[in-house]
Amino acid sequence: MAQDKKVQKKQTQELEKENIYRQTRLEKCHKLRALGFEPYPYKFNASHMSQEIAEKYNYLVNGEKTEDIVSLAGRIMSIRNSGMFIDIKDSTGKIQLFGHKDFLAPGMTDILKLLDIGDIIGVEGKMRRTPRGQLTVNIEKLEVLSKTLLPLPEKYHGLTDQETRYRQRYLDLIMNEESRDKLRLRSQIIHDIRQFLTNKGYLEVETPMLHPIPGGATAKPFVTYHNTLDCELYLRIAPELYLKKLIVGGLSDKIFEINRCFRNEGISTRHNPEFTSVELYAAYKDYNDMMDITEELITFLVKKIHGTMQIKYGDKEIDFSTPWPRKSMCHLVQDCTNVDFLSLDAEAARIKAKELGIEVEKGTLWGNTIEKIFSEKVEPTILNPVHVIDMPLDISPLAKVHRNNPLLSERFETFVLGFELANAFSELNDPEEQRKRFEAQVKAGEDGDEEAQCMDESFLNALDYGMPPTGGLGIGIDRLVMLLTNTLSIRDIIAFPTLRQK
RNA sequence: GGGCGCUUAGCUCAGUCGGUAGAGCAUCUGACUUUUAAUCAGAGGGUCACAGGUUCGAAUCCUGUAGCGCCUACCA
Repeated sequence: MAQDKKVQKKQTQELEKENIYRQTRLEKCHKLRALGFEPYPYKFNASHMSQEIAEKYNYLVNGEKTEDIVSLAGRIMSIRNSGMFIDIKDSTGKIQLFGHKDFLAPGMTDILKLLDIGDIIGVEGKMRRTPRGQLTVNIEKLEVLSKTLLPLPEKYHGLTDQETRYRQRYLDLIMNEESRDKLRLRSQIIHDIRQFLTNKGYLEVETPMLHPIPGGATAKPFVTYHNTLDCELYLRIAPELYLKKLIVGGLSDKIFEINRCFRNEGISTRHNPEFTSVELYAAYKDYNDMMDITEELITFLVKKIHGTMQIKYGDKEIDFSTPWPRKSMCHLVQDCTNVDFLSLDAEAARIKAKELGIEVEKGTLWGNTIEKIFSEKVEPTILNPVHVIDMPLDISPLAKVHRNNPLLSERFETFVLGFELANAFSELNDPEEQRKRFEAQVKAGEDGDEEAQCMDESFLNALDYGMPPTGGLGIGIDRLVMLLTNTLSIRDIIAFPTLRQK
């Protein structure tokens, strides 16, 4: 209670403090209305965006004037010389306005006096280039389109406080062009993936976000509750099982879904609780085909965004040139450790791992031990893309057994500079075998593995009706965007990253 | 989850050995009027994240809490 009162008191004080800044602007807002100018009108017809003007009038020489009348809208980013020079910014760039009583229509000077940095305005006037070389609109007509009540961050240093940038992303976007560019590139990349797959005959589908049984990946789910159905539901950790049901149904031999997944796990510069993935499935294909399409898709994006196969990430340079090496996980581990884990059982592998300085709990699956050694010893050495193929069967419950080795699966993960970019396999379509794998998972869960997968009878029932041999592939889009935009924190390429409530 | 760090005006940041809380931008008043981080003169603006403690005295030292960041662990 006392706590609540304190919080309330603090909020009241903040409101009063805020009022000092809002008050002046509110007064200006009211003055505008009193003068007959609505500070929040309905629309504005602009003839140009700022970039179009920059291109169209690029030819003007210093001091040259035109009789061309243009109209445009944007947010005031700076005001100089007591309102004579105003910079406005729209989504394409900045342009300078010249506000002088010699050009302004009658009454418009009143509006000019009531403008603040941050206000969104619409203007009309003639194009010219100033003697100092700045492309400028001589304002004749001026309209406030949205009066700002709070001041923008400082014009020179901008907004740098990371917490504010994430919590109030709109301020970040107003002030930091780099943030705009990254989120635009994200949008572009998703668009390009969609276009690439659609052009290849893949059908985009949507499957549930609310799952009665979490499946398709090894991860801890978010739990929620449906009132009418009176049951728990899980936010999906992966769309995999539903997509395979669509393959069973023959909706299309090639399908994909781009959507959100949710995992109730740690948050870091590489993990957000909700993230976007693309999963695609192609009937009559296997994991070799999935490697081909992974390379094709990623290089298509790299080329589209960068125009070259060599890109910078942090202080490293990555070469995406194909073909990418395809190396067996066990061989990579053996190269690094001189141990042939293929010839060891789970317990022997665990002891060997310990000798290598990697602590693995007793009873750990053979595959988990190998994967752990791989991620500690091999993964950090990977720079350019590598398909790490033939992963252990016991940690791949949805993948087909390797056609040449019963300990391995036809599954690969593509790694780039410590990023797991893709995860794919020849999908298991033998219903009896799938049931055994689920049973093994259930047992692992009973033995304490929190992330073990659940028995999914409805999926098994679908397999009973026959799924064609199918290749499946999943790519984490956020990390892909990070790589392609040279971004070190996942929060910078998600508009509203998950933060603790304040 | 563990370790380290940060939190001072709306924004960006100073603040020395513990001794009256500072600057620039922004705001307000005025001057100036082809500037572009405009300039000049003046004014207002602070629960120094929060809660305790030590001290004659704390933004500063100590403890705890919160948020954020970085590293680390798990995961994609």
